[in-house]
Amino acid sequence: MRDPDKPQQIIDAAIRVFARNGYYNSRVSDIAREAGIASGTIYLYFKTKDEILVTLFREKMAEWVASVRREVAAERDPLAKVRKIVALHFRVLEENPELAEVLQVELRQGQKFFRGASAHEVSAYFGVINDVLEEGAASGQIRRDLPVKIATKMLFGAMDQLATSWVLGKRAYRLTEAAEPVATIFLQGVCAHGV
Amino acid sequence: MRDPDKPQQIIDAAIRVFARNGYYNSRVSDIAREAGIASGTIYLYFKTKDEILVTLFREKMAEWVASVRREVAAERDPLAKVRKIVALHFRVLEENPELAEVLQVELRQGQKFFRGASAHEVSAYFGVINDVLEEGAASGQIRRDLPVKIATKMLFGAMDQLATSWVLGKRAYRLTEAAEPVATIFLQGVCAHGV
DNA sequence: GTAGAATGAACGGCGGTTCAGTCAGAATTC
DNA sequence: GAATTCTGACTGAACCGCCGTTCATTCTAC
Repeated sequence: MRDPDKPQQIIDAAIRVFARNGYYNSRVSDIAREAGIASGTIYLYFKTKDEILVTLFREKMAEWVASVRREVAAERDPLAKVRKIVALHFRVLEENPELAEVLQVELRQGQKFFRGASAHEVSAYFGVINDVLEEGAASGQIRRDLPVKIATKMLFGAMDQLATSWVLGKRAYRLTEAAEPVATIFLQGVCAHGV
Repeated sequence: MRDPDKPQQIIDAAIRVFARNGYYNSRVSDIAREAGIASGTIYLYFKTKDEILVTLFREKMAEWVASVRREVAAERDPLAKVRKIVALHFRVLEENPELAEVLQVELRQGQKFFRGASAHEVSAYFGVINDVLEEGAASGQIRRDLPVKIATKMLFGAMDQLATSWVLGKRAYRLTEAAEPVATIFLQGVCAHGV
């Protein structure tokens, strides 16, 4: 009887509402209205408002990491893997502008989310990048003395900043067009020989 | 009569309180207690709680940008300028852990701050980086066909992510130790010839 | 007829903001 | 230079609007 994809509907509605108004400026009743249900119904599926945001983030990040893992596995060359990661990172955000808004702008706040709840999913993504770079260092294409942990954070940070600028700039251009230059600059930075 | 550096005391207290509890979990009365004054007094100097955060950010960013401009101007070589920027970025945060907490974690939230209020100060910082890179491209040390805007965001993003990881990781290591590798990887990425 | 899903009005407490009152020190008077 | 008045910075208890959450009631499917 209990609709099994009602939680999903609530999460999808929440993404749209949070993207429009921000988390703290969104009422639970706004999410309910957006989802076409009563506000009380939300509490049949989520214990608190916070839980909606945390669940949303976990779910989306898990999907994301899974698809990155899949695409990376399909590629042989470590350098091509890096290019894949960048391309996919930007593609996911470009294809989901509302999710992008929430991830880049709303989800950065405070203790609650970046620490604790979401730490696991984020570090899984870091792990993927880290592994690819180590693979490249092992094959000699990437400098063997590269500080991989630092380079991982740099690449993530670079992509993240491009994405944030794109969102804050009202998505006035195509994010995916930045993928190639970003990958090239980064690879040139970490590779043993020219790219 | 009216104490001219009371606003400053309030801001400094706010930094400590926000760093401990986060913006939304801090009461105005907490800031007042930290500053050793009554909560009502805050409203003699600031119209709203938001205004405290915005002012705090503006002021600190303006100081930061000014000091980066100064240090960069003292340097001749564009590549040395880049290294200076990275070193200073990390040094400022390392020397002001509470400010770092607020800037990296609390100030990322929502519409209110990154858009609007603070946009001007942030873009001034981007401008400094941008100018240095263009200078390097003009001198030929940096690839002349480098997409400077993108590279600017990449460098900022890379530094920012290193800083965020450092803050979230409870500042368990010395951030400034990352300055040299970060600068080197970036420079290698953007330079015309090896570094 | 009944279980249990859904509703939405009402509750409660939280916290930003206000403002009537206090008081230290400056100005004025004698 | 003491006494008195005045000023306005400061206080903090109280106010009040907001919104997350609850739960008595209604609806629906079987």
